[in-house]
Amino acid sequence: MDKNEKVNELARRRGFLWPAFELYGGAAGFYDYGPLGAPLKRRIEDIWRQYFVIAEGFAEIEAPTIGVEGIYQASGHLAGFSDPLTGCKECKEVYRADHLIKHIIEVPDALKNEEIYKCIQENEIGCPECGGELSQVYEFNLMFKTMIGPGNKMTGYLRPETAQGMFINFPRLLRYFRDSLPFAAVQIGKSFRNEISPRQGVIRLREFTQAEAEIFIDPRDKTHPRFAEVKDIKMKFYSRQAQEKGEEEEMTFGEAVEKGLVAHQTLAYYVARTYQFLLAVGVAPDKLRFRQHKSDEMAHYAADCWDAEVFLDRMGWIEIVGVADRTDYDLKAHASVSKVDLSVFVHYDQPVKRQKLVVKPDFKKLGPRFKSKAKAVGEALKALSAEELKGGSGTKDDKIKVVVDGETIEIEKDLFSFESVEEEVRGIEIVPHVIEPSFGIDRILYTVLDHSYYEDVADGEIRAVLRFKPAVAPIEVAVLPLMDRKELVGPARKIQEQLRCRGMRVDFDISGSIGRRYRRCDEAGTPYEVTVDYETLELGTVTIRDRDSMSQVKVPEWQVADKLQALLNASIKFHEAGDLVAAVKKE
RNA sequence: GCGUCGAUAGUGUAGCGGUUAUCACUAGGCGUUGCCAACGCCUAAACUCGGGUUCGAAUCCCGAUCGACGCACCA
Repeated sequence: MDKNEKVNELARRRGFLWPAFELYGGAAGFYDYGPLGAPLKRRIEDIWRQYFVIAEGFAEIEAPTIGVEGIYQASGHLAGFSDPLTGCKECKEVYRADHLIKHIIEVPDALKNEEIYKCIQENEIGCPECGGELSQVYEFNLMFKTMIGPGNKMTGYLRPETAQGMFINFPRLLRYFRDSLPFAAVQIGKSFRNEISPRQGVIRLREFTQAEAEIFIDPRDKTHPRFAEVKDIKMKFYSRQAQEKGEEEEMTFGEAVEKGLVAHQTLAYYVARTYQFLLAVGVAPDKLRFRQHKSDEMAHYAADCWDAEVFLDRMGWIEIVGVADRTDYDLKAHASVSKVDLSVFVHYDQPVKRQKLVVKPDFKKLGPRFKSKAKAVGEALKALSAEELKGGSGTKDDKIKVVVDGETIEIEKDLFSFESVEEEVRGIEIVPHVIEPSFGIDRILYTVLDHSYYEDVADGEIRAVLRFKPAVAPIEVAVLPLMDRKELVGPARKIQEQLRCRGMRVDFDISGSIGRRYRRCDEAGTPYEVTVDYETLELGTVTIRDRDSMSQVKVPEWQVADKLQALLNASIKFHEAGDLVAAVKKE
């Protein structure tokens, strides 16, 4: 059994991850989070909130998981999130239809399915495998489609990403943030993609959890005011150039920006925060790197994109986070489809004085001459530039040409006047750029399981342990009476109650020998175990066991809650918690 | 979607046309037990689903579902 299998088996057995709908035969690409998995996930999300909501002052919102058609028209998911497929009638192999005609048509993406099929037929393209005849080209869209209300009147789609929820709330968010940049909104929630072939457990799901932040910034200044906080952090950068060499480069974020590896400070800042977050939830630093998208794999609108990748045995490097500069693509797309202006008015520090040409059409003359068109002619004149107005040889007969409703009209210069006036410009309309850190929570959770899993040998037996950070552990403390006896169980229950009052996640276990219970705790990743023994009754002390070292300390019962709290938030080290107990050997 | 292989208690398994479906671990109960999967007794628990062949199917055949791997797809 390799590590991946062991981790999956443990996750299933102990209640982290269960294949969904098992009772009815299951469905690929769906998982249940069990009694340990759900809190683990929740705690990872809470740490994410700590980093990307609280620390940054971002706003968390919650949008519907079903979206109306317009959203995905604008986002490009309707057209771009589907692939034209064709299959061989002989050997049943399936191909991307547009890929087969790449060498004939420059931009096969632009063709409709029928056109692609026509092209395949005309060029007598057969199955690349066996030469067999290819089927009709059909569309496979990765979005789940549904209908809103009865009678097919309105089409809805399950969202393929949470990001759009932030984009389409841009005007409201802008107001909320008092009309000024930068600001950001985040969302943690389910997204849905009807994957052709979900694989690798929780790595590619049809329903999955994303945590995304859309950070709206002024495109003219991509420095970050808090960059100094992260600039000395060292990390493994796997840049475009480094990928050619096949070797990551370790450097500080400061250096990475200076060398132009990362496009700008703001992107680098959020890559750094992403890095810190991943370490905080328990991703192993030596199995983590940030890989830059190559120019050809980046979305055409993105300026720069860095993926956090983790190493998982058997699967290799897996993407778990993407941090991209999406520029103004999304806002412009939504502005154009929805016909709502999605720009921000940015005030200058100082109003700028500027010469401006003011055109004054002489409506007394234009009116009788152009009748109902007069207004349009006037507007057309106002829209002209100084050069155009001054155009011609300057003689009195010179005429200016304007186009009104597709009709070219010549206008004598005495029908209008213009003058240059000084005006104060107080700011400009800007479509913000968007920095998007996008996290795959399920993948991160799986990574935490994988990177936390380790085995050692205790008393000749293999001991499987999940070395969760206390901050993510689904159970923080287990209270264990040394034996199942009334005089021990009673005080132990009291300690459990006391710890729960402190808000700790406490488990209580009296089943089986103490050793067996320790093993169960190890597999659940519970960092500390409190044992109640006869010394508790005689001397008022309890034992705290450390999951990772298996060593134990004695502490007075009245201190145990404080000590555990301090251990859990890492303000003291284990050996500082109490008197170390010499290892007791079994006979 | 395609191909190869697989699917038996919670987990790992035995089974090869007729068994009360094997064993271990696990889990629950009782007893015992002074700190790392101890011991004894008891208990619970499975042939993925649907068809077919056969007197008889966990076993052979077909299909579906799920899983692993490869291809393709996806980020």
